Amino acid sequence: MVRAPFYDKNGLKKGEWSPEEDDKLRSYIQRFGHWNWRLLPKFAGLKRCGKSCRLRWMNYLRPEVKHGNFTVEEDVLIIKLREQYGNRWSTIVKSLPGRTDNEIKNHWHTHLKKRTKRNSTTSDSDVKDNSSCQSEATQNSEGEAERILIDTPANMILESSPWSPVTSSTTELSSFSSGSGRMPSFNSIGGVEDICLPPSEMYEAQRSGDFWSEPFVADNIYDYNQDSGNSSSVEEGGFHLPLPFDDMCYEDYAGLLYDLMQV
DNA sequence: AACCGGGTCAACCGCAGGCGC
DNA sequence: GGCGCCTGCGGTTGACCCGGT
Repeated sequence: MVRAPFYDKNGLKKGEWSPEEDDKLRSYIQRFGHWNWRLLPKFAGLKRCGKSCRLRWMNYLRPEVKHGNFTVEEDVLIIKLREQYGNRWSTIVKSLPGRTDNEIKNHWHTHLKKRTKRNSTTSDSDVKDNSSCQSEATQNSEGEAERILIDTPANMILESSPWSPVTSSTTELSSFSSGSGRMPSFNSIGGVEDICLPPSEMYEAQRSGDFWSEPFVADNIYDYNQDSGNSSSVEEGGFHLPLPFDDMCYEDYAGLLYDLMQV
């Protein structure tokens, strides 16, 4: 699904990233940070342009990046925020920690755009039958998002929703990777590589529900490193669904979600 | 089984803004 | 103010996937 790897006229590699390249980039950034994207590939031993490295890191390798299906409340947020901000994905992504602008953009164009279009012409007939669990959850989530969307003012989602990522450490998230030169240097003392979950484990954690009950691990690690232990607790003002999403019947989940939005 | 076309998503490209000189 | 460099953003591309015929 990705461009096949090739070398351009300058000898720079383009296209799909290999696992070895990922390892190189990840370990370099975890060790030294991204102080200069243009020079980074040279020092990291990569035959890539800085732009490509940055994109790979931002959209895929960052420990806090979530991979996997969008949840109903994420869909709702995206739709509402897009109504509010238009195609300013970088603004929208601030309310969805762990997601990337690219991911949200793709999700919008492939799923939500046509949904909202259809929503304007048809009723909510496509969300009638949500009786089965899990496998249908992702299929129906967009329809459910639509239904919730209709009934819920944007400010309720943005400000009152207890699971809204807005309540979490959004700003710290962005500070982890933004701002060249301000990246903390990760050395062997409390080095991130000792604690930080690789993306595959993050994904597993997410699948098993741990991701949601212990969100933003890397984020807090960063806080810890930076603030000498004054890590901001994600529990404060936080909210945990009683069950991991994966274990819930979609109807139950959607019902719970809907109820919560009425609060 | 083979073909086709729409869907998906990682990666690319061009541009704009910020910043330092 | 002008220039160049760097970063980040948003639109687009292209290869693979998958269901339909």
